[in-house]
Amino acid sequence: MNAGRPQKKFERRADARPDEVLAAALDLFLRDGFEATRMEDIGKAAGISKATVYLYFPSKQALLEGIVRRSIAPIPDEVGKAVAKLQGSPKQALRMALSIFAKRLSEPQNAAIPMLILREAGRFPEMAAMYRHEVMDKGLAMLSGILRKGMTSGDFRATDPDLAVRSVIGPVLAHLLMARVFDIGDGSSESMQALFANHIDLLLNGLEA
Amino acid sequence: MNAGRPQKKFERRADARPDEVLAAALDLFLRDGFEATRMEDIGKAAGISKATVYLYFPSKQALLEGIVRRSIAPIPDEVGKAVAKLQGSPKQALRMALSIFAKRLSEPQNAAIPMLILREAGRFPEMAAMYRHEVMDKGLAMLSGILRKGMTSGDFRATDPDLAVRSVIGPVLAHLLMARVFDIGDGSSESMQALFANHIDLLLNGLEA
Amino acid sequence: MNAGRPQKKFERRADARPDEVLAAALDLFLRDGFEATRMEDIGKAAGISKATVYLYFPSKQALLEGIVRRSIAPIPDEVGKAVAKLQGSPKQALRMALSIFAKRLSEPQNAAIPMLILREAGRFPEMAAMYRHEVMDKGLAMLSGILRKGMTSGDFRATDPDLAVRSVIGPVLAHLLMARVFDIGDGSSESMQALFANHIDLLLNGLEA
Amino acid sequence: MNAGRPQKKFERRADARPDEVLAAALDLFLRDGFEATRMEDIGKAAGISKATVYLYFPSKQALLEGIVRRSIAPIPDEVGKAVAKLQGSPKQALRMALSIFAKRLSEPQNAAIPMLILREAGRFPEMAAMYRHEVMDKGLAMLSGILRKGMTSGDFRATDPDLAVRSVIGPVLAHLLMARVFDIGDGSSESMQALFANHIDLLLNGLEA
DNA sequence: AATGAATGAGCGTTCATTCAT
DNA sequence: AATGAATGAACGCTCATTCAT
Repeated sequence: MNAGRPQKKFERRADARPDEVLAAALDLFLRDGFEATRMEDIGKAAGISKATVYLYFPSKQALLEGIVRRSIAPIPDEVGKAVAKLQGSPKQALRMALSIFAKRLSEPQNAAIPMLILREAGRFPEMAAMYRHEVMDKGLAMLSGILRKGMTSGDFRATDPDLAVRSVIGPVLAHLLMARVFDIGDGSSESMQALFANHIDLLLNGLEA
Repeated sequence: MNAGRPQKKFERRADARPDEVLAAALDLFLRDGFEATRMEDIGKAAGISKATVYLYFPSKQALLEGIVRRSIAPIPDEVGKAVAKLQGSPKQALRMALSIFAKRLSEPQNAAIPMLILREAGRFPEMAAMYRHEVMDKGLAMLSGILRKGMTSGDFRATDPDLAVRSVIGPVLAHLLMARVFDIGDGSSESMQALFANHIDLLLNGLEA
Repeated sequence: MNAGRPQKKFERRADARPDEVLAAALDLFLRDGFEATRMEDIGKAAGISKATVYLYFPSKQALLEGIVRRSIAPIPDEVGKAVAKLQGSPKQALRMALSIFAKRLSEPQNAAIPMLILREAGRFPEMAAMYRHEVMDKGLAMLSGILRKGMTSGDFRATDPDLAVRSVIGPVLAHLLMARVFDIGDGSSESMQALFANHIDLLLNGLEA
Repeated sequence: MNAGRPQKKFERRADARPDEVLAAALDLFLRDGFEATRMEDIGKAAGISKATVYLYFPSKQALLEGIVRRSIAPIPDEVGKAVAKLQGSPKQALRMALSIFAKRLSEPQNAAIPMLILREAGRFPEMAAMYRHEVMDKGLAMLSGILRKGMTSGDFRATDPDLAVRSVIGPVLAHLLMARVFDIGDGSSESMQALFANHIDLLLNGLEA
């Protein structure tokens, strides 16, 4: 029976499974936290049974690692491209880099992994280290590179570039966390635009009259 | 060994207990996360039994609330009073407020708590709300008040003060997160001092040459 | 010994399990009381683990409800049908109804449940209400219906039928309680038969010579 | 200081304590059951601390035993007096004995101990045995004695007197349990009067027309 | 005599993980 | 490949009981 080509419509290919499972797990980890997410729910969200999850991932921790690993893979390329694109004056470069950073983080699906890392870093230090190595270090190096170049060229005042990056990304971070964690202000893209404009103005020109 | 230390089964030290318990709880919450910390371990770390913890705190959540209320909640008031006593220019007020915040947050014990809240806010909304109410709202109001006053007085340029506060606290936040989550730079008090000096200079005078 | 019985760690017998669990739970509830019975012991008595019990029943209370619903609740209906089928005189109907009740309640398993309810009713009012609704109300309505019909037809003397039902069921109840609680007489089926014969004779003909 | 005779007004004499504790315990055992009653609550209800309860009773079980023992002590005398009083015809004697039984049990404080025994007999068999020996056996002997005498004298028809006692006390029992456990009818003294009248009429004259 | 403080032993329930099919 | 069934190990919390004063 059922000898002919089976209708693929309702059949999921095994190849796509791991990704679907990871996506489901990410969703739930973010909503409920790692501890509070049950394997059963992950399975259900992925349309399979709890036991089947174990066919693809040997443990709950492996799911978390898989999520981070998968999300990290494309990052180096992305950062490389971003750097390549930044060819204008240091000021323009800074503006553009910050804009990409802000836009990227204001989209929930992109903010998801960093939020997760933030939450679970204490319990999974290797994971945090991996993320730091592949994402943070590269991104920070790019930003401090821009700053350094600007200082050399005389566009920027001389300061410690490694400290100054905190002044570059900090306000964006603060905006996001205030919105997402404490519900202060809103996390909308418009709101982020306004923050961005205000921030870059202050960053470049200072607060003092 | 252990000759001179009599092993009393019951030791009555009711007065000192609550603080010891909170300290132990904070330690463990930070290391393992709130969910993963067991009441038994908290007791053990405080030198008492699990049941004794319940003599002083009615639930695990109450421990977290106690930690926040005792260590962090007083800070905004403290800063407010210091600023009021100063009676200086808005610039001096801003510098002082930020300086106290930075100093307080560079004490590992205090820095740890916002990290904890950040991590657990998603799963304990009431606690996030409490923190927002007791800490964020007060602190932000004070800072934006200083900014507003400075703008009125002409000391500061005119910007949206509610957005500008993100530029005030953001770099400190970034410094903290980078150090604590990703081990980038160190979270020491000296490091925070350096960040503070750099940040306030940029904040007031801007990056542009 | 134990040579022929392979000790499987996992044994799948999902179909038979719920009944076995209920039987085990009833046993233990009766011996130790509801509160004092631990889920672990119920599992052990049913040959499964404590966690497996929760596969079939969501809580300890659910076990008790399951016991009542499965064993006792059907009895009034059963009696009602038997009486309806009989189509005899009120006297015959009364005799039959009481006979079925007595027979059912002389089965130790069934006798045990009302005892249990009696014990735990105070602490689980919903369960007492359920029992009242599903068992008492139906049974009493049926009996008083028979009495009423008999009075109308002239077979029985005129009395308050709602009070008279106490005279119908009371002696059976007393017999049960005396046997089960105080070990006075025995709770055997024969003993119940004798009580039944004696009771129905007195009930119909009175004690007076 | 306080050298003169201390004001006794607010001082409880140690002699009265055990009784007060037992009374408090009985109250709570009845309301909540033995298991669910906490030693702390017993203490509080008796106006002392939990630890002080242990000065008078070595364990929770001892409280239960104390309650039963204390309530049993006066019973033999009481039964003796009741028997002495019953001097009329067997019918009169039966009516009087049953009336005493019904009146006594319809007062909550008198029904309390039997209710408690009913509930906890399974877990404290010696207690049940003691109660049976001191109360049930004596009371039942008295009733069956009356029945026997009546049969000998020709006032009553010949039946098994040990079974007939169930027909004597059963309806009263049923009335009480229905009211107290299942809230069917009310447990008032008037209601019991009505039941008593109905019952004794049926018992003597039978249901049949 | 009285009690505040302390604890050991549980208990109901949950869940990541593993079997057996 | 997939899953229903099963379980061991926890965990938060409670409480009868015991110390130390």
